[in-house]
Amino acid sequence: MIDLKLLQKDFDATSTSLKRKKVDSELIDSLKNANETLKNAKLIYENAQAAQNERSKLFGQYKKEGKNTDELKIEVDAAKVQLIELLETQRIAEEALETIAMRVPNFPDANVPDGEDENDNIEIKKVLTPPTFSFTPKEHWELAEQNGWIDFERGVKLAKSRFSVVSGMGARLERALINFMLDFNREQGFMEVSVPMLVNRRALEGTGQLPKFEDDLFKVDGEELFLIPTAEVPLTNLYQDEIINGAELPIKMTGYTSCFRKEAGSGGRDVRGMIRQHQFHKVELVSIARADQSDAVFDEMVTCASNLLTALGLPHRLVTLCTGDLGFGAAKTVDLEVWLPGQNTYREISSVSNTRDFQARRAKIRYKEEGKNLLAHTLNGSSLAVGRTMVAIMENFQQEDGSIILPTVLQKYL
RNA sequence: GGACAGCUGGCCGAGUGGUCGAAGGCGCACGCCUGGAACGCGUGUAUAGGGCAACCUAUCUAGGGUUCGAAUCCCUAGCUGUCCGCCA
Repeated sequence: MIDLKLLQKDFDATSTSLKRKKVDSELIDSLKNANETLKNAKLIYENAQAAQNERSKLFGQYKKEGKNTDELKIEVDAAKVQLIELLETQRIAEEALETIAMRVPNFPDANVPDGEDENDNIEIKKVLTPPTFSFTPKEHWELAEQNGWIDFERGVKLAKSRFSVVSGMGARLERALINFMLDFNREQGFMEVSVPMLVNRRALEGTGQLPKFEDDLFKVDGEELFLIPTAEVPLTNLYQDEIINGAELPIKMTGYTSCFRKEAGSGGRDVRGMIRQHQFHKVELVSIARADQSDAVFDEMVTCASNLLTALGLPHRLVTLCTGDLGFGAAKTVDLEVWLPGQNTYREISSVSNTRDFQARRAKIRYKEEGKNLLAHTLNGSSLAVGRTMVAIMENFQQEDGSIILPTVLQKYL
């Protein structure tokens, strides 16, 4: 959630910033109005309540002194009727504000480039040179089937489309990658954490998936539980409602989970292969940091993910997302895109975001510094999407006969 | 899944209808004492919102109810514990 005080204090600057993220001005106006309406309602109610508290104290005093309370009772009863109305007015104002505020995205950082969509993202740098082939490189689904690694049909049989089965060397590679990534991240100072893959509504509101994106989530029937779309949700919410000692920050975590996404609205994109599945594996990085640390931690996370790709020998590039491509909660995002020879293009394999205090305000993640409680900064990044890493390995290291040479760093995990 | 018990500040714990945001202790901070420390003594020590401030409002797991007034009484939910059932 954005800082509503900021909106109140400097409306022009905040609304300009939100407009960069394609928020329409009507929504911003209604947010401001809802906030003011609530403030007024509160003020009126609190004054009335103070008067009522005063009368109630008098009541106790009269009783003690043996005075007659009949007249006071009439007064107090009348005031109570009014109080109930005022409270109801306040409650409605609260709900109205909440409904709007929870659907307003985060401010982009000032230095994030303006833009409409992914075409306006800005490349930071390329790492490693894409390989050249003496033959026409195949796409991963062809290689996967030829090697017996992935069975797309049987996945559909068991669940539905966009599910697959990985077996044999494919399954071992998947497991090796997960272990390799976790070890790699641990060596970079990220503590391994194993978390629930089902979470409640509160957690998803904390990180910003709810209330706006419920259609993207799988929900457990008859329970207020959802399958996580990313480990970012449980990892970040570990510190929900907590006040952390400032000296303990930054907290840097890594965790492996399956992720589940409905991919509603993705239309017919990437229907073939394992680029876009309803269930996929991912190793995630999440950090909780002090405000003054978050930029440095962000860079560490980007470097960590990039070094992982480099260690695997995978050519990739780093891209700064423009305002139009930025996610709901992100103030700033760097995507890592891996080279896919079969598709002859770079495709997203990791996304590292700094949400500043946006998630912390929703999830009430705070830290104590010099006696004051301050909102923490939360950051998340994939490191990496396992399925897409397998795709990249297949396509980059394929031989003319369709066999695949696996990265040497994975040897000890296979 | 069933039965019972509990949930109070950073922690422990008192409090069964009125001046209780909450005794006492521990912890922590500062001061005195000391060559320095321990001990001892003193003072302070929740959060959020509003206001320049005095101060006001809210919060004793959450939501609802009774009452002029609720930490305290009633209902519901969540969580924790114990026993039973089931189970990797």
